Amino acid sequence: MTDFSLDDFLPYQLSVLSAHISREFSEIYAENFGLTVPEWRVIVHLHNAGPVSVREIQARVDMDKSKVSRAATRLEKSGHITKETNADDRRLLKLALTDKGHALMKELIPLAQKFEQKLSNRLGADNQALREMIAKFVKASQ
Amino acid sequence: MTDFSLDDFLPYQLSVLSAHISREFSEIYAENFGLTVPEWRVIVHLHNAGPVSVREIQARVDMDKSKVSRAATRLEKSGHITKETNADDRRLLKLALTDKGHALMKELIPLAQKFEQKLSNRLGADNQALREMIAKFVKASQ
DNA sequence: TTTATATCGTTGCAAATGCAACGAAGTCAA
DNA sequence: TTGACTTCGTTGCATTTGCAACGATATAAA
Repeated sequence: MTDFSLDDFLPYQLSVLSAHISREFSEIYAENFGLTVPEWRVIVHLHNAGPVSVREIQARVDMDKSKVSRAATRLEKSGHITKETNADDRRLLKLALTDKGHALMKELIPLAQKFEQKLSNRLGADNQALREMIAKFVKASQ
Repeated sequence: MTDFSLDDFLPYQLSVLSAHISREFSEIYAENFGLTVPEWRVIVHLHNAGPVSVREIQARVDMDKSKVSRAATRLEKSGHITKETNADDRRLLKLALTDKGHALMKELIPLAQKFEQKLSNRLGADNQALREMIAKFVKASQ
Protein backbone atom coordinates (compact mmCIF):
# COMPACT_ATOMS: atom_id res chain seq x y z
CA MET A 1 0.00 0.00 0.00
CA THR A 2 1.66 3.18 -1.18
CA ASP A 3 1.48 6.04 1.25
CA PHE A 4 0.48 9.46 0.02
CA SER A 5 -0.93 12.41 1.90
CA LEU A 6 -2.75 15.19 0.11
CA ASP A 7 -1.72 17.59 2.87
CA ASP A 8 1.93 17.32 1.94
CA PHE A 9 1.25 17.58 -1.77
CA LEU A 10 2.47 20.94 -2.96
CA PRO A 11 -0.12 21.50 -5.71
CA TYR A 12 -2.85 20.89 -3.17
CA GLN A 13 -1.34 23.16 -0.53
CA LEU A 14 -0.91 25.94 -3.03
CA SER A 15 -4.45 25.55 -4.25
CA VAL A 16 -5.92 25.70 -0.77
CA LEU A 17 -3.76 28.62 0.25
CA SER A 18 -4.50 30.56 -2.90
CA ALA A 19 -8.23 29.93 -2.68
CA HIS A 20 -8.41 31.08 0.93
CA ILE A 21 -6.45 34.23 0.39
CA SER A 22 -8.22 35.11 -2.84
CA ARG A 23 -11.52 34.75 -1.13
CA GLU A 24 -10.40 36.77 1.85
CA PHE A 25 -9.39 39.61 -0.42
CA SER A 26 -12.27 39.33 -2.87
CA GLU A 27 -14.69 39.78 -0.01
CA ILE A 28 -13.27 43.24 0.41
CA TYR A 29 -13.90 44.39 -3.13
CA ALA A 30 -17.02 42.35 -3.67
CA GLU A 31 -18.69 43.88 -0.63
CA ASN A 32 -17.55 47.41 -1.21
CA PHE A 33 -17.57 47.67 -4.98
CA GLY A 34 -19.37 44.66 -6.45
CA LEU A 35 -16.36 43.52 -8.45
CA THR A 36 -15.50 39.96 -9.44
CA VAL A 37 -11.96 38.63 -9.56
CA PRO A 38 -11.62 38.98 -13.35
CA GLU A 39 -12.95 42.52 -13.15
CA TRP A 40 -10.47 43.38 -10.44
CA ARG A 41 -7.61 42.05 -12.53
CA VAL A 42 -8.64 43.95 -15.61
CA ILE A 43 -9.19 47.24 -13.87
CA VAL A 44 -6.00 47.09 -11.84
CA HIS A 45 -3.99 46.31 -14.94
CA LEU A 46 -5.53 49.24 -16.76
CA HIS A 47 -4.65 51.40 -13.82
CA ASN A 48 -1.00 50.36 -14.06
CA ALA A 49 -0.49 50.07 -17.74
CA GLY A 50 -2.80 52.68 -19.22
CA PRO A 51 -4.97 51.95 -22.25
CA VAL A 52 -4.32 48.52 -23.71
CA SER A 53 -5.94 45.79 -25.79
CA VAL A 54 -7.73 42.69 -24.59
CA ARG A 55 -4.83 40.65 -25.90
CA GLU A 56 -2.40 42.60 -23.76
CA ILE A 57 -4.41 42.01 -20.63
CA GLN A 58 -4.88 38.36 -21.44
CA ALA A 59 -1.13 37.88 -21.66
CA ARG A 60 -0.20 39.96 -18.62
CA VAL A 61 -2.91 38.88 -16.27
CA ASP A 62 -3.13 35.15 -16.88
CA MET A 63 -6.74 34.91 -18.03
CA ASP A 64 -8.41 33.45 -21.08
CA LYS A 65 -9.37 36.10 -23.59
CA SER A 66 -13.06 35.29 -23.26
CA LYS A 67 -12.77 35.95 -19.56
CA VAL A 68 -11.10 39.29 -20.21
CA SER A 69 -13.67 40.16 -22.84
CA ARG A 70 -16.58 39.43 -20.54
CA ALA A 71 -15.06 41.26 -17.61
CA ALA A 72 -14.42 44.26 -19.86
CA THR A 73 -18.01 44.23 -21.06
CA ARG A 74 -19.26 44.32 -17.49
CA LEU A 75 -16.84 47.08 -16.55
CA GLU A 76 -17.98 49.09 -19.53
CA LYS A 77 -21.62 48.66 -18.56
CA SER A 78 -20.88 49.80 -15.03
CA GLY A 79 -19.12 52.85 -16.43
CA HIS A 80 -15.61 52.10 -15.19
CA ILE A 81 -13.92 51.68 -18.54
CA THR A 82 -14.39 52.59 -22.18
CA LYS A 83 -13.85 50.46 -25.25
CA GLU A 84 -12.69 51.98 -28.53
CA THR A 85 -11.19 50.35 -31.57
CA ASN A 86 -7.53 51.04 -32.11
CA ALA A 87 -7.17 53.29 -35.15
CA ASP A 88 -3.81 51.81 -36.16
CA ASP A 89 -5.01 48.22 -36.11
CA ARG A 90 -8.75 47.98 -36.21
CA ARG A 91 -8.74 44.40 -34.94
CA LEU A 92 -7.57 45.65 -31.55
CA LEU A 93 -9.55 47.33 -28.85
CA LYS A 94 -8.30 50.13 -26.68
CA LEU A 95 -9.59 49.71 -23.15
CA ALA A 96 -9.18 52.67 -20.84
CA LEU A 97 -10.31 53.77 -17.39
CA THR A 98 -13.01 56.41 -17.11
CA ASP A 99 -13.02 59.03 -14.37
CA LYS A 100 -15.32 56.75 -12.45
CA GLY A 101 -12.81 53.94 -12.93
CA HIS A 102 -9.97 56.10 -11.66
CA ALA A 103 -12.02 57.12 -8.66
CA LEU A 104 -12.72 53.49 -7.88
CA MET A 105 -9.04 52.65 -7.97
CA LYS A 106 -8.26 55.52 -5.69
CA GLU A 107 -10.42 53.88 -3.07
CA LEU A 108 -9.55 50.30 -3.82
CA ILE A 109 -5.78 50.39 -4.01
CA PRO A 110 -5.31 51.49 -0.41
CA LEU A 111 -7.48 48.55 0.62
CA ALA A 112 -5.31 46.20 -1.42
CA GLN A 113 -2.20 47.64 0.18
CA LYS A 114 -3.72 47.26 3.59
CA PHE A 115 -4.47 43.64 2.80
CA GLU A 116 -0.90 43.10 1.65
CA GLN A 117 0.26 44.50 4.95
CA LYS A 118 -2.01 42.11 6.78
CA LEU A 119 -0.47 39.19 4.90
CA SER A 120 3.01 40.46 5.68
CA ASN A 121 2.16 40.55 9.35
CA ARG A 122 0.75 37.08 9.11
CA LEU A 123 3.98 35.86 7.56
CA GLY A 124 6.16 37.53 10.16
CA ALA A 125 9.83 36.71 9.73
CA ASP A 126 9.13 34.61 6.63
CA ASN A 127 7.63 37.51 4.73
CA GLN A 128 10.56 38.61 2.61
CA ALA A 129 11.94 35.14 1.94
CA LEU A 130 8.61 33.63 0.99
CA ARG A 131 7.84 36.37 -1.47
CA GLU A 132 11.17 35.96 -3.16
CA MET A 133 10.84 32.22 -3.40
CA ILE A 134 7.36 32.44 -4.81
CA ALA A 135 8.43 34.96 -7.42
CA LYS A 136 11.24 32.62 -8.48
CA PHE A 137 8.90 29.66 -8.49
CA VAL A 138 6.35 31.46 -10.64
CA LYS A 139 9.01 32.26 -13.20
CA ALA A 140 10.38 28.74 -13.20
CA SER A 141 6.86 27.33 -13.74
CA GLN A 142 5.84 29.45 -16.70
CA MET B 1 -1.51 58.55 -8.71
CA THR B 2 -1.08 55.61 -6.39
CA ASP B 3 1.29 52.98 -7.65
CA PHE B 4 0.29 49.35 -7.49
CA SER B 5 1.56 46.39 -9.46
CA LEU B 6 -0.45 43.21 -9.72
CA ASP B 7 2.78 41.26 -10.22
CA ASP B 8 3.93 42.03 -6.71
CA PHE B 9 0.56 41.34 -5.16
CA LEU B 10 0.79 38.13 -3.20
CA PRO B 11 -2.80 36.91 -3.75
CA TYR B 12 -2.27 37.28 -7.49
CA GLN B 13 1.07 35.54 -7.50
CA LEU B 14 -0.30 32.65 -5.53
CA SER B 15 -3.29 32.35 -7.78
CA VAL B 16 -1.18 32.27 -10.93
CA LEU B 17 1.29 29.84 -9.45
CA SER B 18 -1.37 27.54 -8.14
CA ALA B 19 -3.33 27.56 -11.38
CA HIS B 20 -0.26 26.73 -13.47
CA ILE B 21 0.86 23.91 -11.26
CA SER B 22 -2.60 22.46 -10.83
CA ARG B 23 -3.05 22.42 -14.55
CA GLU B 24 0.34 20.86 -15.10
CA PHE B 25 -0.52 18.05 -12.77
CA SER B 26 -4.14 17.65 -13.78
CA GLU B 27 -3.03 17.07 -17.35
CA ILE B 28 -1.35 13.93 -16.10
CA TYR B 29 -4.41 12.38 -14.54
CA ALA B 30 -6.87 13.84 -17.00
CA GLU B 31 -5.03 12.34 -19.95
CA ASN B 32 -4.32 9.01 -18.37
CA PHE B 33 -7.39 8.44 -16.25
CA GLY B 34 -10.05 10.96 -17.18
CA LEU B 35 -10.26 12.38 -13.68
CA THR B 36 -11.18 15.93 -12.72
CA VAL B 37 -9.59 17.82 -9.83
CA PRO B 38 -12.48 17.20 -7.41
CA GLU B 39 -12.46 13.51 -8.31
CA TRP B 40 -8.73 13.33 -7.71
CA ARG B 41 -9.14 14.91 -4.29
CA VAL B 42 -11.93 12.60 -3.26
CA ILE B 43 -10.26 9.44 -4.42
CA VAL B 44 -6.89 10.29 -2.93
CA HIS B 45 -8.48 11.10 0.40
CA LEU B 46 -10.34 7.81 0.40
CA HIS B 47 -7.08 6.08 -0.34
CA ASN B 48 -5.48 7.69 2.71
CA ALA B 49 -8.28 7.71 5.16
CA GLY B 50 -10.33 4.65 4.31
CA PRO B 51 -14.14 4.75 4.15
CA VAL B 52 -15.54 8.11 5.20
CA SER B 53 -18.58 10.34 4.80
CA VAL B 54 -19.06 13.20 2.39
CA ARG B 55 -18.91 15.57 5.31
CA GLU B 56 -15.50 14.23 6.30
CA ILE B 57 -14.10 14.76 2.85
CA GLN B 58 -15.61 18.18 2.59
CA ALA B 59 -13.81 19.26 5.76
CA ARG B 60 -10.49 17.64 5.03
CA VAL B 61 -10.18 18.46 1.37
CA ASP B 62 -11.41 22.03 1.23
CA MET B 63 -14.34 21.57 -1.10
CA ASP B 64 -18.01 22.47 -0.91
CA LYS B 65 -20.18 19.48 -0.07
CA SER B 66 -22.03 19.72 -3.38
CA LYS B 67 -18.71 19.44 -5.16
CA VAL B 68 -17.80 16.38 -3.13
CA SER B 69 -21.22 14.89 -3.72
CA ARG B 70 -21.01 15.33 -7.47
CA ALA B 71 -17.47 14.02 -7.68
CA ALA B 72 -18.50 11.00 -5.64
CA THR B 73 -21.45 10.35 -7.94
CA ARG B 74 -19.15 10.36 -10.95
CA LEU B 75 -16.62 8.11 -9.24
CA GLU B 76 -19.38 5.70 -8.35
CA LYS B 77 -20.62 5.61 -11.94
CA SER B 78 -17.10 4.93 -13.19
CA GLY B 79 -16.83 2.09 -10.68
CA HIS B 80 -14.02 3.50 -8.56
CA ILE B 81 -15.95 3.91 -5.33
CA THR B 82 -19.06 2.61 -3.61
CA LYS B 83 -21.65 4.54 -1.63
CA GLU B 84 -23.49 2.95 1.28
CA THR B 85 -25.46 4.53 4.06
CA ASN B 86 -23.84 4.41 7.44
CA ALA B 87 -25.79 2.00 9.62
CA ASP B 88 -25.05 3.90 12.83
CA ASP B 89 -26.23 7.23 11.50
CA ARG B 90 -28.38 6.88 8.44
CA ARG B 91 -27.89 10.50 7.45
CA LEU B 92 -24.27 9.76 6.65
CA LEU B 93 -22.81 8.01 3.66
CA LYS B 94 -19.88 5.64 3.72
CA LEU B 95 -17.74 6.14 0.65
CA ALA B 96 -15.13 3.49 -0.05
CA LEU B 97 -12.72 2.53 -2.82
CA THR B 98 -13.52 -0.48 -4.97
CA ASP B 99 -10.82 -2.82 -6.28
CA LYS B 100 -10.86 -0.78 -9.45
CA GLY B 101 -10.35 2.35 -7.37
CA HIS B 102 -7.42 0.80 -5.54
CA ALA B 103 -5.90 -0.30 -8.81
CA LEU B 104 -6.21 3.23 -10.14
CA MET B 105 -4.44 4.67 -7.11
CA LYS B 106 -1.67 2.15 -7.49
CA GLU B 107 -0.94 3.64 -10.89
CA LEU B 108 -1.66 7.24 -10.05
CA ILE B 109 0.24 7.75 -6.84
CA PRO B 110 3.65 7.05 -8.35
CA LEU B 111 2.83 9.67 -10.99
CA ALA B 112 1.95 12.15 -8.27
CA GLN B 113 5.19 11.39 -6.47
CA LYS B 114 7.12 11.81 -9.68
CA PHE B 115 5.46 15.17 -10.15
CA GLU B 116 6.37 16.20 -6.62
CA GLN B 117 9.96 15.30 -7.38
CA LYS B 118 9.82 17.43 -10.49
CA LEU B 119 8.64 20.39 -8.44
CA SER B 120 11.37 19.79 -5.90
CA ASN B 121 13.95 19.87 -8.64
CA ARG B 122 12.44 23.05 -9.99
CA LEU B 123 12.71 24.64 -6.55
CA GLY B 124 16.30 23.57 -6.05
CA ALA B 125 17.81 24.95 -2.89
CA ASP B 126 14.53 26.62 -1.91
CA ASN B 127 12.62 23.36 -1.82
CA GLN B 128 12.65 22.59 1.86
CA ALA B 129 12.29 26.16 3.09
CA LEU B 130 9.45 27.03 0.76
CA ARG B 131 7.45 23.98 1.73
CA GLU B 132 7.80 24.77 5.39
CA MET B 133 6.80 28.38 4.92
CA ILE B 134 3.79 27.48 2.86
CA ALA B 135 2.63 24.94 5.41
CA LYS B 136 2.91 27.59 8.12
CA PHE B 137 1.14 30.13 5.94
CA VAL B 138 -1.71 27.76 5.19
CA LYS B 139 -2.25 27.18 8.88
CA ALA B 140 -2.09 30.87 9.70
CA SER B 141 -4.66 31.61 6.99
CA GLN B 142 -7.30 29.11 7.97
C1' DT C 1 -45.06 11.19 22.77
C1' DT C 2 -44.82 15.51 20.36
C1' DT C 3 -42.26 19.47 18.94
C1' DA C 4 -38.38 22.15 17.80
C1' DT C 5 -33.85 22.25 16.10
C1' DA C 6 -29.64 20.61 13.86
C1' DT C 7 -27.05 17.89 10.52
C1' DC C 8 -26.34 15.12 6.26
C1' DG C 9 -26.17 14.63 1.29
C1' DT C 10 -28.64 15.94 -3.02
C1' DT C 11 -30.50 18.98 -6.25
C1' DG C 12 -32.30 23.33 -8.73
C1' DC C 13 -30.78 27.34 -10.47
C1' DA C 14 -28.32 31.22 -12.04
C1' DA C 15 -23.77 32.57 -13.00
C1' DA C 16 -19.05 31.60 -14.41
C1' DT C 17 -15.86 28.81 -16.93
C1' DG C 18 -12.95 26.78 -20.86
C1' DC C 19 -12.82 25.82 -25.37
C1' DA C 20 -13.80 25.98 -30.15
C1' DA C 21 -15.72 28.44 -33.86
C1' DC C 22 -16.79 32.63 -35.92
C1' DG C 23 -16.55 37.21 -38.56
C1' DA C 24 -13.64 41.16 -39.09
C1' DA C 25 -9.27 42.99 -40.00
C1' DG C 26 -4.43 42.67 -41.15
C1' DT C 27 -0.24 40.57 -43.74
C1' DC C 28 2.18 38.80 -47.43
C1' DA C 29 3.25 36.35 -51.50
C1' DA C 30 1.79 35.17 -56.27
C1' DT D 1 -5.85 42.26 -57.09
C1' DT D 2 -6.51 37.87 -55.45
C1' DG D 3 -6.01 34.18 -52.27
C1' DA D 4 -4.10 31.91 -48.28
C1' DC D 5 -3.01 32.57 -43.76
C1' DT D 6 -2.79 34.87 -39.15
C1' DT D 7 -4.53 37.54 -35.29
C1' DC D 8 -8.14 39.94 -32.61
C1' DG D 9 -12.24 40.01 -29.74
C1' DT D 10 -16.89 37.96 -29.27
C1' DT D 11 -20.09 34.41 -28.77
C1' DG D 12 -22.37 29.63 -28.51
C1' DC D 13 -22.33 25.69 -25.97
C1' DA D 14 -21.65 22.20 -22.69
C1' DT D 15 -19.84 21.80 -18.20
C1' DT D 16 -18.73 23.35 -13.60
C1' DT D 17 -19.41 26.24 -9.81
C1' DG D 18 -21.37 28.24 -5.39
C1' DC D 19 -25.19 28.85 -2.83
C1' DA D 20 -29.66 28.15 -1.01
C1' DA D 21 -33.40 25.08 -0.37
C1' DC D 22 -34.98 20.56 0.28
C1' DG D 23 -36.23 15.86 2.33
C1' DA D 24 -34.52 12.51 5.40
C1' DT D 25 -32.61 11.47 9.67
C1' DA D 26 -30.99 12.37 14.36
C1' DT D 27 -31.12 14.79 18.92
C1' DA D 28 -33.04 16.89 22.78
C1' DA D 29 -36.42 19.41 25.32
C1' DA D 30 -41.29 19.78 26.76
